[in-house]
Amino acid sequence: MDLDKTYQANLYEKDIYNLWLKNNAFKADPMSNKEHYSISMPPPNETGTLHIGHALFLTLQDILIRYHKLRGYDTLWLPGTDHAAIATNAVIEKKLTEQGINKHQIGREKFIQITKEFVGNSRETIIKQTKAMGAAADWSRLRYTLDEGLSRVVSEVFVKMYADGLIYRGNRIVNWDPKLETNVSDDEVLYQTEKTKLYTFKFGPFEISTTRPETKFADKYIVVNPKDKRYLKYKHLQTFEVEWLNGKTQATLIKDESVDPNFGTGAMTITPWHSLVDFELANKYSLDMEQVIGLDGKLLSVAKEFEGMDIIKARPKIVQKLKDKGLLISIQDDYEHSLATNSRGGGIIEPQIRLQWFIDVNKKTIDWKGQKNSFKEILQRVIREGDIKIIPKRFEKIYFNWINNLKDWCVSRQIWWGHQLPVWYKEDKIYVGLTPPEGGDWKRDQDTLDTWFSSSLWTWSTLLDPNLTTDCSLTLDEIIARSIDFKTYHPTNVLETGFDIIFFWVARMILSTTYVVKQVPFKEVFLHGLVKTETGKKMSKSDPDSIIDPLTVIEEYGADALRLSLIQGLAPGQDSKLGKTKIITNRNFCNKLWNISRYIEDKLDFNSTLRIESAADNWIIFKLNLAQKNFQKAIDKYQFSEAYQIVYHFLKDQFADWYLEVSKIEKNYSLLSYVYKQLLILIHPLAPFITEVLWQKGIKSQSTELLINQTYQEPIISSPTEENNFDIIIKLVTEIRHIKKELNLNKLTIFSEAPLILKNKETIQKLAQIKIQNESISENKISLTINQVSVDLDINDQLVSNYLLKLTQKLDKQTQLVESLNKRLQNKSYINNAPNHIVDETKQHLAEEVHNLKIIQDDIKLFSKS
RNA sequence: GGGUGAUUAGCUCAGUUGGCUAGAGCAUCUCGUUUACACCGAGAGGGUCGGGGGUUCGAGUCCCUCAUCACCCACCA
Repeated sequence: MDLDKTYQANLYEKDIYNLWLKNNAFKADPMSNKEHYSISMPPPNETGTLHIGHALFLTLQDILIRYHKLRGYDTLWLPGTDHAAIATNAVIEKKLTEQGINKHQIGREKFIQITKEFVGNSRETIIKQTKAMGAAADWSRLRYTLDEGLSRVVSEVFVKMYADGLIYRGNRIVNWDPKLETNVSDDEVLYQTEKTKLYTFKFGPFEISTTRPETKFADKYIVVNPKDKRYLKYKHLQTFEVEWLNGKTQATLIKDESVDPNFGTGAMTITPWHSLVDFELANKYSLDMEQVIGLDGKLLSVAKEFEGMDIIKARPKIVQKLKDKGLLISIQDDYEHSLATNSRGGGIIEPQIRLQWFIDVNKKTIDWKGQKNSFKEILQRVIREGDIKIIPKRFEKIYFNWINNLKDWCVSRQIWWGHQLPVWYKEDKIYVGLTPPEGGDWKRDQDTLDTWFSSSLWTWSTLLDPNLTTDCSLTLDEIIARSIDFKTYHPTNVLETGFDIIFFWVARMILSTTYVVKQVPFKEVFLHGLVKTETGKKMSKSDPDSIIDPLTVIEEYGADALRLSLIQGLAPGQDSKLGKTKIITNRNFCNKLWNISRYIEDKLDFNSTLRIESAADNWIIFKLNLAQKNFQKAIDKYQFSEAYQIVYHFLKDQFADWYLEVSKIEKNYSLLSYVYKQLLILIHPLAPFITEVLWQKGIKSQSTELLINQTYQEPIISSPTEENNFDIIIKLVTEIRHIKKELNLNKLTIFSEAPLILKNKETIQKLAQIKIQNESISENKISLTINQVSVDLDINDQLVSNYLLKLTQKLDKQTQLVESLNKRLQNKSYINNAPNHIVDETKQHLAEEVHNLKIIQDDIKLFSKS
């Protein structure tokens, strides 16, 4: 096959991926008799480019898919992209703004057209990049959240929820983003601490503090704690005449426990229209609510001369007015508070009361395992009852905590990009359905759905047959019942994703899926952490140097090196670090495999009968079986890092360092070829490209199959005695190398009559770089015994004293060890309490160490004499 | 305010029912060009497992407590 001296990944990876595609290697087969294994790929935003987070989830899921293929499963890894409503909308609006265009100037239709064009180009990019990672995804089943079929399902579910009374329309306070002109869910709000001014004003007989004077125009309720002694003289609902921003006004006192008497003066005024807490308080006492700030972030007519002014600009002027009126008491400068922002590229959140659509999470009307439950209850039950297992387990606690605080989910958004609500209005009538009722002028709701509403259907809506979902004569239940992929692959086996979207996505998928299809969406959830820089910093767009671009790494070092680096040291749910040194180490690992192949290439032999002859043969077969077994155990438990370590040590420490070296003496090429072949299969899930390259170049000539389509074979049995013999040889050779190094010897002769040594004479001579004779030739000798096999090392006079010193040091250590073991065995509580096998092990261990001690003592005696 | 995680060799981390003298990789030091590999091989040094206390025959592992760092949730007049 004639390989280059080093592995150049970029010369091969594209061709290998195309080879897999050409052979339909990723394609799932629901008709297969094999067991089925499926994963839904978390759909990346189609506007994005591949970042290191994608690279991580692609690697982990690809390992699981390829591993299960090797285990003999029919696998489905279903890929897709997400329309990412708000995020995409924000990107387009930003682009328009750069061109000096406001979206209202071009209108909804044109806006959507522009978005579609942009998204169309962008989608190709992310798919191409996904392929560069080696993803064994079934591209024939590629889905997109705005596909016709998926969109229909989204509407169907909305209609169904409405019919079941689980979706309602109501006036509630929502998180309004004036920049993107939409409301967003609680989970999308990001709080950032900032320092601001805290103003204290006189309000009738009270002093009240605020960070937002601009919201205060309509304030006419003062709230205090009923236990607050300062205000005992006033009664609940007592009214006061108050001089305020717009002159004299009537204010009412409310006494409520929710006020903290220790904060400031213990008195505050409320602004129900623009604060969640105030809104709830106002609801409790049926208080008036008045809007002060418009949806555009500008003051309304209640602000009189400030009407139309931007709130931030108006603030100092309003403070000045209050000061002029003699109402300003103090200003505290560095008051710390949290500022709510829209995490999806939007602006500063302004709470507003709006008529919106909500999903009721508390209504107990949903059938689940024969009981009527609320969404909240089902979300809790599936975890508690073990239908879904979250790995690592500690996230279950976080999940439950989130559910306990869950409020009704606001699903309507005012952006244009997304699934429009299937809601129609005519005069004061509302109709919810896929198409408007016959007759009359029904107008469709202009709002779109929260992007997570469609994502929450992902595991099953993507498995519905597109030919059925676009057939209007079928009901949703009929489509579900007739879709073969759905029957075969749902529930999916595992959801692998980042812990940061456990609420957005994981919980909501459980919510929608249990409700519509009466199944859990997945049986297990594996959560990974964040990939951070080498120094443990978050990679962020604002600091371009901190970002590791997976595509650059792939180009320079190969996708395999990147994949290995991402799983090395990875622990479930834990952040991991990635840097250049790690990537280079793993590139070197690939190169090691490459060079093993270079050595083996002209020795490959799959025609001769497989024979296990030497001690080394038995040993390598034993180690191979062990590595395979432990590798499978590790992957089954999602211990990716552990799995890599097993492969790493088998390849380097066992196969390359020992077996390959031995094979230069004892030529058993059929077994060498067998082990090499199994080695490629073993490594393949972790490093698919290089292993397939080598398979194609080396092993393909003997078979027509692709490596990706192999399955694990039954292990070959090896002899434990022979395997143990090679362990003795390893220990012996290592010890001789050590002594040679310690004594600075270039040449060394040893003599031994042990059959094991004589039988493996050539091998040991080569490995330890020594000469072996079977007759004693010298007076000065170091005796070495490993598991009852003894050899004598011939050394000259000058080295004796040198070695004696080393021996004395060794004696100290050995004596201590024997003493501590003795002490333990003399401890009666230990003998009585410890399990028998532990005590027996200790006894055996002691016997060995005593024997070793005696050898050292004998040596010292011998050298001291001479 | 509530919660979670981390703390083991210079660095990055394993150590999964408590049990052999606590392990890797990288880095460091020494030596080395032999049927693939210097993106290599051989050998070595380096740890009172964050501090304190407890349970136990036995603790890196379990419990309590403190400290530092990171993150999440809630509140914020």
